[in-house]
Amino acid sequence: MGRHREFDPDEALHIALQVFRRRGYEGTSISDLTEAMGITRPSLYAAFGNKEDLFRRTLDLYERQHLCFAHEALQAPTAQEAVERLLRGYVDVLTDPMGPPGCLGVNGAVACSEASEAIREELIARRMVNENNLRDRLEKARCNGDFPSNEDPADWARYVVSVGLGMAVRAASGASREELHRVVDVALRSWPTVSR
Amino acid sequence: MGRHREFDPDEALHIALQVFRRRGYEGTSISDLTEAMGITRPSLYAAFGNKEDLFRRTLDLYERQHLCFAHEALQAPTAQEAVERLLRGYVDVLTDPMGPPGCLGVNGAVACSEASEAIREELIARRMVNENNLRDRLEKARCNGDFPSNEDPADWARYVVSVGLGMAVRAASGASREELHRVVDVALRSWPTVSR
DNA sequence: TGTTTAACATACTGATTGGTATATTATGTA
DNA sequence: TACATAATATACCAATCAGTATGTTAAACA
Repeated sequence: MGRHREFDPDEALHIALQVFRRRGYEGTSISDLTEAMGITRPSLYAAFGNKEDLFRRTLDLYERQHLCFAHEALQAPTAQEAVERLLRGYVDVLTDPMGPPGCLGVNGAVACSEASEAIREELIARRMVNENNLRDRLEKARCNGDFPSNEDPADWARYVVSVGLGMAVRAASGASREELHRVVDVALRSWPTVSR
Repeated sequence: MGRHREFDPDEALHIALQVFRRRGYEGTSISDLTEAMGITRPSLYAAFGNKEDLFRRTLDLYERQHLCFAHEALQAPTAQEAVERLLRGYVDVLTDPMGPPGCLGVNGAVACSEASEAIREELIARRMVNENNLRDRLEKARCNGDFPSNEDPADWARYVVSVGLGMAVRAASGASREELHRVVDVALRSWPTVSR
């Protein structure tokens, strides 16, 4: 019973994602959000808790909707193909013309005031999960003879993620899709092969 | 004539650099700055103009004091050595234990509110200068036969800067110096040699 | 020793921040 | 039709934001 909600929370969350992704966590005000969503402040707080809760929910949505390709990419037959799919897919996310450029996980907060430290650390932790997934994939590849045994999977996962982060910053600065794919081209030139 | 200033503007600027570098442009408040500097608001405004002016002056100081190695690095005898010095030197800046980790040019603003767009664009422009300097160095190297003629200097400059940006984000997230030097190790594995 | 000048300290401005109290309106149920 | 419930709209909260007006203090010059 009770009055019906006059807005779609899921649609509102998608809008929040766009705003947060463009402006970052601290650069986005509640007024920015309610204005873009077309709802009032009490409606936002009733539906999503507070700003921090809302941001975490947009992070979940972002990973579900835009970063889901990574899981499939890691299941490519070879390690090299997995990494290439990872980086190419990420470039396409970073420069998706349907939304603001860059990555929510990077644009969200690289540096921020003390008040937002919790969000900054959340983002760092989420990035670490992705890197660990890649490292595990490379470790598996090394067991399969698909990745040189004298190379360190952690080193290469760190390198690949670093290239990704760099491209995310560039994308937020307006880099084109083609430009970033050329970065991937160069980044992959060093990929190690098993000698036999 | 008139009363003497009771603080050292240059010392105050160094402190501002520390604060801005840790918290970013928007994450830093005037109160954060005056508190750290040990001066009052009117003193700050009298000495440095407004927040935006002060930030630009800290940027100048940062480049002068921490990024000056880049100029010398580019003068290394070979392109490969120049790039290696560039990346290694940058890692040392990013993880200098005397200051907060990360790069002011990246921590300053990746994403921000509309009110700080001018600062964001200033940072993008300054980054572009560095990339162009590297590209020019590689172009010179190509003329000297020190860099393959079938490789694009712009592509490689873009790649190197991307790796640098990625490491800057990592550093701000707490990455160690050793960790980042291992990223450089991997990043340089693909450096192209002239076939003869 | 005045007078001028500039940096000092205190207190303030209007605007905006994240978040909420209150009253109204619309709904399902009894 | 009356009641309970929940979402709305309006207006508000204290705190903080960047920036400043004002009065006081300390120095250099005449």
